[in-house]
Amino acid sequence: MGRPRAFDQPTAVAAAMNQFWRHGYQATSVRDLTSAMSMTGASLYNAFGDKRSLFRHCLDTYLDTYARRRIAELDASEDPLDGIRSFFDGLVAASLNDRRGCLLVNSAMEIAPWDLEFAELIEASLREIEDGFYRALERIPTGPHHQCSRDTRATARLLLSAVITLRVLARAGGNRDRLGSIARSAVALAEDSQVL
Amino acid sequence: MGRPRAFDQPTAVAAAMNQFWRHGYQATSVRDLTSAMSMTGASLYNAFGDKRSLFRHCLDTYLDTYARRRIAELDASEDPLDGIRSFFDGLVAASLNDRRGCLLVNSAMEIAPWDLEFAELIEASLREIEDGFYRALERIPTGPHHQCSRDTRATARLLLSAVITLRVLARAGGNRDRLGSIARSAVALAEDSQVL
DNA sequence: GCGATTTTAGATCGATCGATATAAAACTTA
DNA sequence: TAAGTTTTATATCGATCGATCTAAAATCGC
Repeated sequence: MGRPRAFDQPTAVAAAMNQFWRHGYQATSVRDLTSAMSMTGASLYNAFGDKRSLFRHCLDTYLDTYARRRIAELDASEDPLDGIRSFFDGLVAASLNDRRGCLLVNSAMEIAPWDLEFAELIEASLREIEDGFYRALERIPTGPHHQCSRDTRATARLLLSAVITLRVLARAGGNRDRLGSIARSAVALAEDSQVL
Repeated sequence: MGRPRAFDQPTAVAAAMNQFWRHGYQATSVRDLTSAMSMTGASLYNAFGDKRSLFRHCLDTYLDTYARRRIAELDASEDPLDGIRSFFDGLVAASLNDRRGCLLVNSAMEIAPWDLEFAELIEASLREIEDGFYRALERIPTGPHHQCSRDTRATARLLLSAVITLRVLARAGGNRDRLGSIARSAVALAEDSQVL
């Protein structure tokens, strides 16, 4: 009942997400959002609450659409090492093609320091990625000459570290050489972790 | 000639730097700056130009005071591996003690995407850090069982990657366990790089 | 068609933004 | 002391910020 909405909610959230993704939270004004979402300020506040609540919607959408999807693909990979290779290949390609970096990492830098609720969400999400790497590393079969491998949790954290760095350098304008070098080193680390 | 300034320039720049460091460029207002620097807006604009020029002063000061100082200490270390260990020990301690992260990395995320001049300065500064690691790695003596070591440039980039990640996680609230784990893995990487 | 309900559009709120105009204050040189 | 120069303090500029108000428009159950 009542007047029907003139906008599609997922489309509007995606438009807002793209603004936050490119310009960050604080540098995205409500007027920028209404313009990108093709709706008036009154409609925005009616449908999503305030700017912060809308950002929460956007971050949730981002995590489901991008971050968790990549982890799911890693979990679904037949060969875990191939999965890790594909993960980083895809990340380098995305980082070179889209200089906005990663909304999660961007938010970790901009928002986490002054918003406890987002800080906890971001921390948990980073942990999800680390755990995804951990599961993949555990699935790597142990080789015949296996000896004194690096600690799996530490390796997972180094892979997360490479992900974060790739996303930072994507935003900072790093070139293919530098991004590819980091990705290759990360993959090599995973390859060496179990089979020595 | 003329009325003498009522403020000490280095002290004022340091105060401004601390504001930018904590809150970022856009979230630091000129009024925040005048308050922190204990001077009026007119004095600020007279002495430093606009907000962007003041930030340039602050970033230059930061690079000289913090980033390049750590690289110089690394270059001056007797044992390069000890130097790398000290580098990361100091970085973890600083990151746990001061959650503002690194002004250079913060700026790489916030400013580089929309300010070409700062982007170039940031890129060059990151390269300085990478090159510092490269020089240290090259100084590590080759062991008796040396064979097929990892590429030195790639290792230097992985160490830079660890630095960036530590600074991101410092801002995002990462705990001692996670930061220490990444630092230890980075040091282990350097140790394994030449002597296998 | 009619009230009830919801969303729309447009105007605008007080607060704050970066930046500046004005003029008094504090120095140097002559 | 007088002229010249620079910095200071204060007030304020137009623009924009996030958020809200009012009222018209568009749907529902009845």
